Amino acid sequence: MMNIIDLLKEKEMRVTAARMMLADILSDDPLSCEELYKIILEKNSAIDLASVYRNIDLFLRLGYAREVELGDGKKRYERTDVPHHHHLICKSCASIQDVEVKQNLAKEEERFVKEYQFQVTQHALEFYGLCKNCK
Amino acid sequence: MMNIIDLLKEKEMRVTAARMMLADILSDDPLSCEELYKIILEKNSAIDLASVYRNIDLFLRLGYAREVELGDGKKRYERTDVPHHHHLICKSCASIQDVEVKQNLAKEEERFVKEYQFQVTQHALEFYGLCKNCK
DNA sequence: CTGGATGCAAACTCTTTGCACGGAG
DNA sequence: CTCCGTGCAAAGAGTTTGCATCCAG
Repeated sequence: MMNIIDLLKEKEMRVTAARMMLADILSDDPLSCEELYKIILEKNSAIDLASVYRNIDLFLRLGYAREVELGDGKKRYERTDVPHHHHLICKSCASIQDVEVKQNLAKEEERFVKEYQFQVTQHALEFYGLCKNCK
Repeated sequence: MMNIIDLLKEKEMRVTAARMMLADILSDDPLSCEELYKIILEKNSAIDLASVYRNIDLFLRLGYAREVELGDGKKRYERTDVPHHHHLICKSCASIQDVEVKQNLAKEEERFVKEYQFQVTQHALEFYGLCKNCK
C-alpha cells in the first residue's frame, strides 16, 4: 500500500494539511464523516465538514479508504490497508467489534460467476445482536 | 406467519386502508419507502409518504417486514415470510438478484457466542459487483 | 363518540454543491 | 502566478415529527 502522499502526487493532486490530517485519523475502525470531523475538532484543528466529505470521496477513488455499511444509514470509512474483516454490531449500545469469518466466501463468489455471470468485486457481511454487556 | 390483520388485532391496532394497501405491496423484493409510495400512486391510491414511513416502522415492530440494506444509503423493506436470502447488487445498473449462500454462517455465529459472548440475532450479507449485462 | 391513524407541512440528519477566497506547486 | 482545494452557506435527499382532522372500533 502506497502512502497517501505518493498516491496524491501520482495523480498530481495537492498535498494539503486537511488531507494529511484526515489520512492520519482514518484507522481500522469504521468512522463516519461526522465522527472524523469531531475527532479533528478535538485535536483543535479545523477542517470543514464539506471538505471531510470531499476528501473521503477522494480517498475512496485513490483506494486509500474503503466504505463500510453497518446498517444505521450512515456510511463509515476505514483504511484499505487493514485486513478484510467483519463486525459484530450491538443493537443496544451500538458498539462495534471486529471479527474474522472462517467460512469460504470466495468459493461462493466463484459460484456466482458460473451460475449467474455475476462478477463479485466486494461483499459486506455484518452481524447484529447483543454484546456481552447488553445481554 | 400470521397475516397482517391478525397481527394488528392482536396488538389492538387499527386495520386501516393504508395498512392493508402497504401490506399488500410489500413483497419479496426489497423496496424503499419512496418506491413503495410510488407504487401506491401508480395504483391511483394515495397514502402520504409520512404514513408509509410510520407503517413500515410498525410492520418492523410487528415482525411483518424486515429491513435490508443494500449499501446505497437507502433502507429497503421486504416481507419476513420470504425465506432468508442474500443479494447480488450490480454497481453499474443497480439491479438486484436474489441468491442463496450455502456456507454455514450459523456455525460462525455460534462461535461468536462462545468467543465473545455476543448473541447474534441477525446478519447482513450482500455481494457487490458487475452483472451479466454490465460486465 | 373517542382515541389512534392520517395528511400536510415543517423540521431534522446526512450529504452534496456553488462560489469566492486562499494556499500548494 | 495559477488554479486546485477550502470554508461557508445553501440546497438536496431521505426520514421524522407536530398538529389538526378523520375514521375504525
